[in-house]
Amino acid sequence: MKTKPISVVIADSQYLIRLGLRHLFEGQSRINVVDDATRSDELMEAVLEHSPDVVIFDHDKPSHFKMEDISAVKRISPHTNFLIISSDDKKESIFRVLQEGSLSFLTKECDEEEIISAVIATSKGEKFLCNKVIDVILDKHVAKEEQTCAPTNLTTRELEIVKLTAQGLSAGKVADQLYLSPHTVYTHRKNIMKKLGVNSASELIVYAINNGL
Amino acid sequence: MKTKPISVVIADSQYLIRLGLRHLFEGQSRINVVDDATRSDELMEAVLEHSPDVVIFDHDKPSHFKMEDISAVKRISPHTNFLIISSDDKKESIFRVLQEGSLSFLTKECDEEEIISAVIATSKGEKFLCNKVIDVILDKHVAKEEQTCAPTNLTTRELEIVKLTAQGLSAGKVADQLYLSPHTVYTHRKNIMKKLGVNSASELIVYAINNGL
DNA sequence: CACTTATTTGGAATTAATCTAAATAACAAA
DNA sequence: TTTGTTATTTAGATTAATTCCAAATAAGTG
Repeated sequence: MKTKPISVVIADSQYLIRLGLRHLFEGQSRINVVDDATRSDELMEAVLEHSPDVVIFDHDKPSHFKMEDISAVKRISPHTNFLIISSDDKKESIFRVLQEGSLSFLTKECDEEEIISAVIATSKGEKFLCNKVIDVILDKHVAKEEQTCAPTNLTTRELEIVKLTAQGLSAGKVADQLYLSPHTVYTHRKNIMKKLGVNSASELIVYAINNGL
Repeated sequence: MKTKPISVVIADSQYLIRLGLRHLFEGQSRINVVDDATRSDELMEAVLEHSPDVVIFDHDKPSHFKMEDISAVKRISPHTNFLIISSDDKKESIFRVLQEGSLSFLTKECDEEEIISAVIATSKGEKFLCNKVIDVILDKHVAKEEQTCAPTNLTTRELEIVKLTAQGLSAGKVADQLYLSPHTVYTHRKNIMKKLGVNSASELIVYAINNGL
């Protein structure tokens, strides 16, 4: 009971990378490289002809490939999934290609084992991100959390009020919720806004949400 | 040239989970379960005795384990890495345990292959997050695009007003910005709130931010 | 105790927002 | 063209929300 091998198109401007990947997959009966491409138009042709399970893609050279190629390919071959193997590990790039519709992202430092696992996962429609990429993604979030802690000169009561306010409750509603006079809430809010350097309740909401409160 | 097996302590309040994991690792010569624990104090004892490479941990039952256990263990045995296998896949929980110092996170839906890969990666000090967890982490960024499209019954003018409002501007400021009467802004806002089903300008801001406008 | 900080509140004045009602423009359908 | 729909704009009267000013209370610290 042998399953069909995973068909792969390699889209990378660098010859040595293509060679290396082909060599790597030769030892893998589950993975079958059906074509490769050095530019966007070649990629489109290859996808139209083979409708591969996975495209291994590097957007690093804008003269050869663009990030938009990902969504373009997905339009003409929706079942095709993308595995990015790129040395471009900038945060923006990672989010960008994931938004364009690629599932997986490895950097060029990743080893054979990781690449093969990634191709298999990607062909099944699963995400696969290597450690370095996960670090970059988490960085953003974990760093954000800490920022949350930093500007908390706020007292416990003030924090309560920020949280409720950031849920869209009016001062009156917040007062009801906490069994306080609306005036109390106004005073707290005034102090909070002073501490956080914002000028209106609306800005306070924006601030609170953007800082994860 | 055989490498030393990876020593694992299982910390989970549920007997069946512990049994299942032990059974799973029995077929793996590279992984050796040295002890298990049902509560924090048992975990500390086990770690002191064995100083394991990996602790498989579920913080789901606060009466048995707490998230702080992770950093506590790391203090007495710094080389020990944590793999969380928990059904608690809330975003906050995931970030929390990662901040506490655990490297990896699987949900209880993950299969054998994924668990074993995760144990091996974790023992080497690498991160391993399963698809579901990555989805949760990415959700904020990637889901943005799709949610943005859905609730746009809004006219272009209405969208302009939502955007400015969601930046914390008052109706008057928005009116100035767009060279309109404040009344116009109020009317638009009323219509927008009706369309989106929210009851106040504050809720509108919350809604707008959470839907990426 | 004196001092600071957090918390609470009210009355008066001000500002923002809602309700009601309607005019104008654009645009497609009859 | 006329009719109807939708988007856009606005004002007056009314109501609700907020700010300003001033201060009382409670808790904790030196």
